[in-house]
Parts: sequence; C-alpha cells; structure tokens
Amino acid sequence: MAKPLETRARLLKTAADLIWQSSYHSVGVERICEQSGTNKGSFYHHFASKEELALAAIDEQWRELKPRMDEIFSAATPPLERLGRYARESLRIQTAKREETGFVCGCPLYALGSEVGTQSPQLRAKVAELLDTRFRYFESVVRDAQASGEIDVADTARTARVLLDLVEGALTRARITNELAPIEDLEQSLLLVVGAPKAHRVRAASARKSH
Amino acid sequence: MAKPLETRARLLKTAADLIWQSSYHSVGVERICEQSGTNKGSFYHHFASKEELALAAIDEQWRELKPRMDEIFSAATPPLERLGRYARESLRIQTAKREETGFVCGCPLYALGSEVGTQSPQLRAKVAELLDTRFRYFESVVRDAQASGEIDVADTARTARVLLDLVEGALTRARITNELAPIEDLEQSLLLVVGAPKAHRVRAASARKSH
DNA sequence: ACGGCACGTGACCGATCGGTTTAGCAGTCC
DNA sequence: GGACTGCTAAACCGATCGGTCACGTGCCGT
Repeated sequence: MAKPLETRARLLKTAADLIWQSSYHSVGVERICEQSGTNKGSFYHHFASKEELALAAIDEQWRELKPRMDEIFSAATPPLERLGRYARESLRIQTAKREETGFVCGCPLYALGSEVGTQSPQLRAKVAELLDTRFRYFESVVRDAQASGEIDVADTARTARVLLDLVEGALTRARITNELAPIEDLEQSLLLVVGAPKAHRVRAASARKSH
Repeated sequence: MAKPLETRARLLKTAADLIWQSSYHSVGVERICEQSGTNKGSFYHHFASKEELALAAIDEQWRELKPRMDEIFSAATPPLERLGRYARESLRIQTAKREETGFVCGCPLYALGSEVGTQSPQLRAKVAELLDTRFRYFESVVRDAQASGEIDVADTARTARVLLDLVEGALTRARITNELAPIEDLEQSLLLVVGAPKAHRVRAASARKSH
C-alpha cells in the first residue's frame, strides 16, 4: 500500500500538469488516475469530485510557486529589475513545459479560469482569488518604482493592472500560437508600458543577450 | 422541411453562442442540435464533425463582425479615437452578452483558442489566423497615430502587440472575474499605453461620462 | 491479539459523448 | 409517373464520462 499522502500529492501534481497542458474538460478522472498510477476508488477516497481535485491542484500549484515569486519580487531588488526577472522566469517555465509536452502552455490559471469561468462558480472564485494575489506583486512593483522616481505614472493601480493584463494576454497568445515569442518579448513590453527611460530598456535588452 | 441554408446558419449561430458562453468541450453536439431545433442526422449532413462546425462557426462569427470593425477602424477616424471606439464597442458587446446569458464572456476567440490550442491543430490555426487579422487593425492605428504625431513610440509593431495583448488580457480577466470593470477601463488603459498626452486622456474620460 | 479505520482495489452504474445508420419526405427533372 | 437529389427524423452505436460500491489489506491503539 502506497503512502497515503503520496497518493494525494501524486494526484494533485498529475492533475495540475494534465489540465494545464490540455484542458479541464478534456482530461478525465480516468486518465488522471492511470497517469498517476492510482485507482479510481482511491481517487474518490481523497477527493469528493473532479472539481474539488482541480481546486486543490491549483492551490497546491500556487503554494509551490509562491517562494519563487517572493524572491523575484523581493523588495531588495530594484522595482524595474523585478519585472525583468519575472519575465525571464516566465520564459524559463514556459520553455521547460514546452520541452516536456511539445506545447507552449501559457498561464495555467488563465487557461483554466477562462474555460470553466461560466460553469463552475467555485473554480472561478478560486482562480480569481489567486489572480488577485498575483496582482499585488505588480501593484507593489509600480508603487515602489514610482516612489523611487524610476517611473512617473499618473495612476499606479491602473498601471499595475495594465502590466498584469499584458502579461496574461501575452501568455495566452503564446498558448494559442504555440510560440515562445510573446514571452520572449515580455520584458521589453513591460518596460515600454511603465515608460522606463530608453536607456534602461536598451540596457536590459543587451544584458539579456549577453547571458 | 426547413430551408436548407437556414438549418446550417442556425447551427452555426447556436454553436458560436453556446461555445462562447460555456466552452467547446462542455457543449455537446446534442445540445447544439436541440437548442437550434435540429436533428443530429441533419447536423452530420451539414458538418463532418463537431470540430468542423466550430471552424465554420468562428469563421462566420468573424464574417459578421468584420463590417463593424472596418467602420470602427476607419482611416477617416483619428487614430486614437479608433481605440476609444473599439473599447466602447467591446463594452457594448460584452454588456449585451451578459444581459443575454448572465455572464461576461470575454473574447470568443481567446476562450476557444486557449481551451483547444493544445488539442486541435486545425482550430488553433484558425484562431491564430483570425487573431492575426485583428492585429492588423491595431498595427495601422499605431502607425497612423505615429505618422500624424499624436503619439511618439519607438517601435510601432511592438506597441500594437502590446495593445492587443492588453485588450485580450483584460477581456479574459473580465470573463474569469465575471465583471465588466476590466472592459470599462479599457479605453483609458489603451491610451495610457500609447502615451497619449494627459489632456487627451482626460478629455476622452469626460466625454464618455457625459454620454 | 484484536477491532477499528484509513486507504487501496477494480468492477460497476447511468448518463452522455461524438458519430452512424436507415428510412422517409419534399421538390425536380425526365 | 418514376428516378434522383437534398435534406430531415429518430433510433442506434461503442466509448467514455463522472461517480459509486463492496470488499480487501495493512497499520494502529489498546
């Protein structure tokens, strides 16, 4: 008999992976079970429904990502550099996922939320909640950059919203076109939006190339 | 016996509507048929598969939308005003759809493309093609605005990309949160990105309120 | 040593999936 | 009037869907 928590963790990981790379409705409980080496009975011992599994899976996915986000958006890092790090980390993640699956998969939250938004209030609420958490990272970046004089924007909240919308729009476009280009462009695009001085933009670009 | 072309058209319209407001996988052929008052046999007389129906449906949806897009993005309209008109038309469409369904449904192309992108090469290609068409409207807006001196950007193509990514990101967020706010903010956000003079932004805002 | 309980197993359920088949109806050309 | 064509009607297909159930199995406290 496998360790109890191992089974649950395996199901969460497998579900998050499969749903991310295909979609919620096109991946059945059956397939999640066989891919993770579990029996259906065991599945329904740990989760009351497929929906509850998905809820737990994206929660767990965020729990795993959070430390990296905290580091990338560390207050010890200059605000605009945080954006660059975030863009590069996104590219890293997407590249890795593509190597594993053959597909650029975009943002798992947006893909799931967009698919089930009108059908599962619970999943929609959970996705919205996690997106709001993500928004706060961008909010603090813009506020810090404004306070330090690196940028000059009229409305920090709106600017942060624009940044996140842009990120998610680009990630989704990457998924739809199955191309990394939108994510490769992300750093420059983010800096363009906050109106960073041209010198900073060029510096960031050449720094990336020399890596 | 119903008119032959009417049946096909009814199926296309119903499919586009249902898939938009729920999702591709959660809408069955059965439901599309009963909702449009068609029999399954008739369905498979007109379409070889559900996938082919979806392909034809988004094509038809675009065929219907195109005249409005051409008018909104008319070269006779000042470039930045085109963005405003586009944002307001988007809000109008989303508001109408919400009244009909109770949900903010976002962009049908992005919702569909994001869902089936990794599973149906044909649908993904078609969505990507239509998105590229949409991109060209924004490209010409930015170029025209740059030529007339209304804005000053370093890279018109990138700026146009950012605008469209922002639009789609906001529309998808509207779908996920089931709120119109992201779309209500769209006009101001677009103008913020192209760095329109503050006077223009304020003018646009007050003009909208007074309507 | 034993009873309870957490967990795993795999057969099974009705419903629905996308898709097929056969028959029949309405018009139309000969 | 009969053959042909375009279309619709409705029963039907195997597969798969999310979910259930009865039953083992092994670990635990007592």
